[in-house]
Amino acid sequence: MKPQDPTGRRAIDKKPFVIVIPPPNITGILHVGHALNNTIQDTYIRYHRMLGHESLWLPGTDHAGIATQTKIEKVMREEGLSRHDLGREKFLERVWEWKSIYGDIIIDQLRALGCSADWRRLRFTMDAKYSASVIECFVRLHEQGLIYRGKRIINWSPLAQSALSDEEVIHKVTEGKLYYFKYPIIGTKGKEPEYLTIATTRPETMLGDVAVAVNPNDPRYKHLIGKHLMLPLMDREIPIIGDDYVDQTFGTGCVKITPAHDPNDFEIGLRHNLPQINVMDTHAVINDLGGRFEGLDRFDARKKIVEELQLLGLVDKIESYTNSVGYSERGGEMIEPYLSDQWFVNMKPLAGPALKVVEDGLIQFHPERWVNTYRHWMTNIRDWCISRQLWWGHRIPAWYAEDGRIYVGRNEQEARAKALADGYEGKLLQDEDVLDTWFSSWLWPFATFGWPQNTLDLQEFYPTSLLSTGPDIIFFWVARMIMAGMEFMKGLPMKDGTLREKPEDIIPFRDVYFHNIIRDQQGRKMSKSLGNSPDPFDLIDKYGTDALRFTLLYLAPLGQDVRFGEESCEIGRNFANKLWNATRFVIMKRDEYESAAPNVQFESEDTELLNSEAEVSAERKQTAGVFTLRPATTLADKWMLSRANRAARDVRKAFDAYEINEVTKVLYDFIWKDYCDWYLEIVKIQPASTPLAVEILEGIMRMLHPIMPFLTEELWHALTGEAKNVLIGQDDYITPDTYKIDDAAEAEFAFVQRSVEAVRLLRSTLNYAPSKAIDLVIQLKIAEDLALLESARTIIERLARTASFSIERDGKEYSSKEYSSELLGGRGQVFVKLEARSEDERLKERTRLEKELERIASQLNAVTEKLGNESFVSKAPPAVITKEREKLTSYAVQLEKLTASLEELR
RNA sequence: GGGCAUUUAGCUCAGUUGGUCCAGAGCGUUCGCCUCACACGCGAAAGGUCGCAGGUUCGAACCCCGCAAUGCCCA
Repeated sequence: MKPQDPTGRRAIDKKPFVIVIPPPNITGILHVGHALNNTIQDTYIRYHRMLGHESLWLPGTDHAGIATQTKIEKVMREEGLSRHDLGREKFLERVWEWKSIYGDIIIDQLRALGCSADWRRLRFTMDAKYSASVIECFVRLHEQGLIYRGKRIINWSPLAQSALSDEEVIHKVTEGKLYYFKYPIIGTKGKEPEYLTIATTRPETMLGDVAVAVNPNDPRYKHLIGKHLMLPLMDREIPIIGDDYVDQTFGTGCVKITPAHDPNDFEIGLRHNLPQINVMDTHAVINDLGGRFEGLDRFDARKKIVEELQLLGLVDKIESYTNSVGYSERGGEMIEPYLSDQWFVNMKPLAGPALKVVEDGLIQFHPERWVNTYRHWMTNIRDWCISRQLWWGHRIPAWYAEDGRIYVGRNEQEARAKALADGYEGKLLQDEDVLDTWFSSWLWPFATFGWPQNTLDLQEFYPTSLLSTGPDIIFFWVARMIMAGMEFMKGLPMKDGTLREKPEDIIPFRDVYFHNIIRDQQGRKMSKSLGNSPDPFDLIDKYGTDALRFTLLYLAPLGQDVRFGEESCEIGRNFANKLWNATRFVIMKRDEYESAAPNVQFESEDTELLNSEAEVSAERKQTAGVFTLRPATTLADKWMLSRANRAARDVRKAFDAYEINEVTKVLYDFIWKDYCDWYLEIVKIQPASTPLAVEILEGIMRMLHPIMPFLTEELWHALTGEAKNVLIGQDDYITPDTYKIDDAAEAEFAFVQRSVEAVRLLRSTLNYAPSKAIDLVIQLKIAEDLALLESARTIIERLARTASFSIERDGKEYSSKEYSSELLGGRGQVFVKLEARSEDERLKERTRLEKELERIASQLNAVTEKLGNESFVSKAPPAVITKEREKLTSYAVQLEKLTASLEELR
């Protein structure tokens, strides 16, 4: 758990492997998505630890301003209290109190999941030290002119009573209505129209209308520019203005202008120097500027206004209309575009370097396609509204003079000093607002290490190695962390004294793993309100921690959403069970083997290993943990060693390519199919293979350990008899010996497997019980195959359960009346002697063979045609043509044999 | 409206640079098994014109164009 290598074998120049945890909310409880994310991280940390890399996984939690404050206000409401009843200080005390009781629940849950983070380093975004980092960041950006205060239309959440950033607003297509209102034109005479008809989706904002705009090129209206309208209900004169922004084809081509309630209108208002009339209060209730509608909620006001206009005959028509409406990401209520004073970060200057390091590949996204999304956002980036009208959070370090001047400082003294320097000696009042939670989270990769101090930790562990997160927070968090890293880490001295100048030393992390989103079986996102997320702890109780971990990784292809149901965990559970039983069996076999041959030992000092290859291998094992201790003698052993090393190679490759789902698939298939289904069966037949089986299993435990730490640790101890204080992680991870990967041995053994399978197929179709011994003949075409199967004779005898078994050169005829047969491709044929053949069985066999014949015939046809095609023969590579020729002969042989067998069955 | 994905067996998904992929796995289904590790198991089988329509190529699930459906992101 310490960021040091327990084996003491660490190479000095190796970069440490570092992950900072994406801080979960203190209001949170663990859901399946967290479980996946943290399993990924834990697996990588354990993997690198086993590789001997210095590894640090730094955990922490996020204060989650809005979520937490909302939660506590809700609890208080049940007691009949509002936060204003308590006052700011008391309220914050209450939050801290709550945090100390519930805030770390999720951390405990992560521990239960087996997460081996460095818990002593736990960080919280509201820690005093962390807070200092946030303030420092604000002050510096302000000094650079990148943070400013301004009056803008922002996204107002009436529920949270706060501004939100653009990212916190979700646009949803909403069924609404488009209202057409007639505004009387003042001073019309004769043939001039008496009204101008405007279209709006939000009638309540008309109370704040200050103009009506038309396109200056619109022949219908351009002559009206400069005239005035009488705003109904408010009896206010407003001008008709011309502005290019107006789309002539939308609605009537006339747009009411409400600068205080619409971002576009706001811009137009500025251009035309129009007043901004804000007709709503912070609860989205009409205020005193809304005349007699004061006190009505926005939706009630809408109804009332439409009714009154109808009475006045000023409603032209009302149409159904769907448009995109913004909702609060957290509260779910409709967002109100609202004019207010807020703090903003000018993001454009920060975006440039952050985009470059990703495009240059210094930071790699997995899967890579997220770069597109990232680029699009970065190139269209808008200013970030960072002030929140909350109490829970980092208070904005800005102080106001009575005359409105603003002084920003790290603390009041600093602000005061600036004020004095500015010639102001009066009262200073600190801004009441706090900063967006993400304004602290974006500093996470370095603030956690003590920035702005250039601590030893910061020098040692920055840049971090891997960030694992969901793509849903790519803008909220990932992009901003990169921007902050590029901005604030530049130029700091590193461990060796050189300054961070090269981008690769400044970036916050090197790889970003965007894991998939866990959905329920209907494909819906897991959510608290739907209640469709299974509690990971129920799953752990039911299936086990390791089973859950394995299942999540097994189901989680990179970048692909995954449908998860509780029963999915059976994959992991069954696999764990399989491993458990295999180990039990191997231990049993080993004990048997040892007592039968008490002189044989299983340690590397084993005398039979004193040959040169084994010595090299044993040495290598000490340094790298390879699958080479025991020299293979039989075909099956060679095959097993080859498969094991292949698996090890593929696992390492997949790990390093961040294809963790591939890791689990390779291990699952290797362990279940190769090792359990075949090799353990062979151990039953060839006890001499027992030592190798033990060794392979030991390697399996190590390979699997990062994913299933508990089970492998336990089984590894049972298997090796190591003392409890010796941890499996103290040995190295498996390093494959690629020279043990033996394609020839694998191909040979595959033919043995194929032969056994052919017999099994016949047994199955003949309904011969497994206990029933059969008379078996295998005919082969070439001498090599003869020798091959001869060498595997015992294995075939046992796996096929034979009474008699002969392997022979083909030629001799076996009548279909007496034998059931199956082809071994073009290499030979398997015959199982019949006891008695019923009419029914005869028919069944005939159907099977006819189907086979049909398949072979069509294949033969295809190949013949291909080889008859001149352009194929002239253009395809020779190797492909040779293959096709081989196929042709093989098919021809098979066809002949099948036809012969069928003759007699007809 | 723009962008990114996805569309392969009843379900959930694999399929690396186009040629043993005329396509695999798990679950489910069917058949047979308590074969001395495992019924959370073993053995076997059935099941797919690889969304639709074109094109490139000797050859396409894989490359190109178009279309459709679904999902996500942005406006």
